[in-house]
Amino acid sequence: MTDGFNATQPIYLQLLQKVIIQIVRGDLKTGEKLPSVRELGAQFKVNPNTVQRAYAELERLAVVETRRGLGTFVTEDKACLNQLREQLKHEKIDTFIQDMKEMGFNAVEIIAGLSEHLNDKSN
Amino acid sequence: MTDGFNATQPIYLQLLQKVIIQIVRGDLKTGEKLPSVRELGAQFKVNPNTVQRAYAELERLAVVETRRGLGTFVTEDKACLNQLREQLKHEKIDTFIQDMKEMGFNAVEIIAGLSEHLNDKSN
DNA sequence: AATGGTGTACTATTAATATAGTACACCAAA
DNA sequence: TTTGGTGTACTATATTAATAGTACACCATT
Repeated sequence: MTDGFNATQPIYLQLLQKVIIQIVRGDLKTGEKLPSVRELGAQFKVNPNTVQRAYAELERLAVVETRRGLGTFVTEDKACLNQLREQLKHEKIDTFIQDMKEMGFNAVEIIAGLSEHLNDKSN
Repeated sequence: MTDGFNATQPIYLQLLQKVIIQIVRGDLKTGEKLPSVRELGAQFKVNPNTVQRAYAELERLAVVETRRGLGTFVTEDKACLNQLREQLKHEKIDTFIQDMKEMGFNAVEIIAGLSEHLNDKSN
């Protein structure tokens, strides 16, 4: 709609993924405070309600904890975050392989094509 | 909604992808007739209008041709289909690598994790 | 005690998707 | 020529996402 969002998926889900990526990368560390719903809403030119919906979902996933009147914080549970990172990695790889095989590519083609792309880019 | 569809993306787009996969796999061959909008609608328990929207988009992509009163057919242009297959492969690989790196995984981790998953499954 | 920033809840409106239903144009085959 | 299957177009309705606006509860700081 406004900025860097895919029109075919709810914004709150894309917002949720952006935050999760930041956590998995380590850009948002354990216990660190997230931007307020109003602040993040302003940053992405999106309604605060939409941000809140993403935050609520993040809390449901136990990735963040909210303290009324204080803000929303990344969970202190490092094991949970490590598990999240591993889980996301496996899911991503799994769906990738599944999709590729569904399109008729075999393991050799996948590895070959992947090596090409990895060589093209910077590590 | 009904059967095997993701609720976070329009059905007509998911339908479009299903057809494209069938074409790329070779299950739907050059010049072959697609199911009618009514037939496919019944098969997926979806409104014919939704199917038609997917078919219209497929025609815009030049992968199918529609002949009024006859039906919708896979394009005769084999070069176009080969190009489509290659394009989809590269796009899929590219977004996969991009996503993985965005989450903080490097080339080594990607290859390693991928090899594990490929060994788990049947080739 | 007062203030300001925070999460949260609620109503109302708009836009897009999916659906239902109907109708028409086109073409091959009987 | 008629029939049946096809794509296509149109109206109308229900649902969901996003937005706008308002209000309240909570808590650290002053």
